[in-house]
Amino acid sequence: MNNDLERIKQDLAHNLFLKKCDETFLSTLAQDAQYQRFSKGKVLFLHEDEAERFYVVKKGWVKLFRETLDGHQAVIDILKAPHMIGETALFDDHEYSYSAEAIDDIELISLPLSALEKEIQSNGSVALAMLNSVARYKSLQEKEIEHRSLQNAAQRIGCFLLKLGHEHEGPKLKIQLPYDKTLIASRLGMQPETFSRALGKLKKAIPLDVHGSTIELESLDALIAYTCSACSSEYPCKTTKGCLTL
Amino acid sequence: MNNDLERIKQDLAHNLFLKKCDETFLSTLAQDAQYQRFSKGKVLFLHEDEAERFYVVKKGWVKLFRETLDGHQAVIDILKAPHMIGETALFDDHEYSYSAEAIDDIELISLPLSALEKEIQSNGSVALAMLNSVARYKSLQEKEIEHRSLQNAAQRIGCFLLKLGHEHEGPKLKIQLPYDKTLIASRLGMQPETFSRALGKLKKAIPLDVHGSTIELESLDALIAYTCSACSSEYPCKTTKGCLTL
DNA sequence: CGAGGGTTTGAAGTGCATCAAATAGTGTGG
DNA sequence: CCACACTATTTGATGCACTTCAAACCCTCG
Repeated sequence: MNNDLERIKQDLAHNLFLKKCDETFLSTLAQDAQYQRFSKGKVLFLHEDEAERFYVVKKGWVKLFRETLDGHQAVIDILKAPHMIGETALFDDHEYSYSAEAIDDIELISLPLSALEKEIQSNGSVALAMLNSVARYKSLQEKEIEHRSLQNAAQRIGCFLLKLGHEHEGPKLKIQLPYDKTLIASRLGMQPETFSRALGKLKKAIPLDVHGSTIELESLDALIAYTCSACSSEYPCKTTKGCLTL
Repeated sequence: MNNDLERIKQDLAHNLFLKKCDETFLSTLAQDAQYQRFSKGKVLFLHEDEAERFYVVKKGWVKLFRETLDGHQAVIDILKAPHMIGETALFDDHEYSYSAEAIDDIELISLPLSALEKEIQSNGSVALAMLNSVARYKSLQEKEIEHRSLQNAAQRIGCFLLKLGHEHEGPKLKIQLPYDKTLIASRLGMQPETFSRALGKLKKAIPLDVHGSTIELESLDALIAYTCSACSSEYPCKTTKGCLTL
């Protein structure tokens, strides 16, 4: 039992926000925590559901999205470990602001929102840490709005590849797509067909080899020139460095 | 002098976040505050400028935007009193995450970020209030991403009108556009020509009279049906009720 | 081997952007 | 009060980007 609590606390500490929180709070959280596994396709919760718990992704990928009355879907983000999900429902009348779905077989840690709420009200440093987390996410979203308005399909793909390729050093670098091309397409706000064709267009514009879900390219420079000209930041930008989400 | 401080504090208290902050903090802020007037077109600061101050709008409208290397512009938001501008630079390495421009003759209150930073670090309730403000803004931005992905031009205009019309009660309601049609177009992520044509399309779809910047319509119902079918929330939604920004 | 999902390709249509030009509206000085 | 200059808005014509629908292809896995 004690071991379990320790294990949960260790897992929680992978999250950038929770890492900054103090021991006692993590212990409180861990007491009412539970591991959950879901298989591919499972809907975790729906937009505007009443929110009592939030989640930390431990394994796999989760899609955040909204669905319109006439049946279309907008993907807000696709997250993996160690991201949090649903924590901002606290400020949204305790309703989730998006739906969430497992796109993999996933493992989550489920945590009570009430404990988080109590803590940010009484513990200034936790509130500050969460403020940091939410504010950083906000500026990523501003960039998202910019990109969806000003980048064309091929450039959005290029930007996505840059985020994936940022850590590699050598000249020839190999990028592994993290999930389905169809899903990447929806993450980038385009149709699968458009993704396929835009990747073809990218291939013609810059030297690039595509084999299934692996992409190899000589150097980033050409890709950067092609992609980042339609962006407000120069290349080694916060999105590529910080790489919070994909 | 004392009168001045009182006046500033009163002005600051119009802002939803600052209203929740305590007297002593407002006094500290007010000591280093200054009123500033700018005329139409004045650029207040640029994206990635080093940020030392944030602003509260007292009068007029301010456009927040980002500009790409190849010269295109994405409008993030257009704000009026009593909104804050630039406060989240605190969490973005003290750089503004957007450029800001007066689209009117405006009046601002300029405030030191350092005082805000100090306060949120030492005063939990201020951190909490700011967390609230940022988190709410975040879910509005999620909706913004959704709308730009899934609504067509006429529906985006309809949604904009619904935000303007939400407070009126009677059946026949008159809506006054708050600023240039060209600017509304950029706010909604479309060209001025597209705005004009999409408004024409809207006029054909639902009963609607346009006279310059005044729009009259019989009832909201038809507009709601037309617009909100491509949205994830049903009509009296948070955007229309809360009406944080236009 | 066959089924089923993911991916690509083709053909056709739609929505929006762009370029160009006409029109309406506003403020100015005479 | 009018003519002019200037800006905002509309309209027309055309092109491009992306979507949609349909079908083929490919790959994996039972």
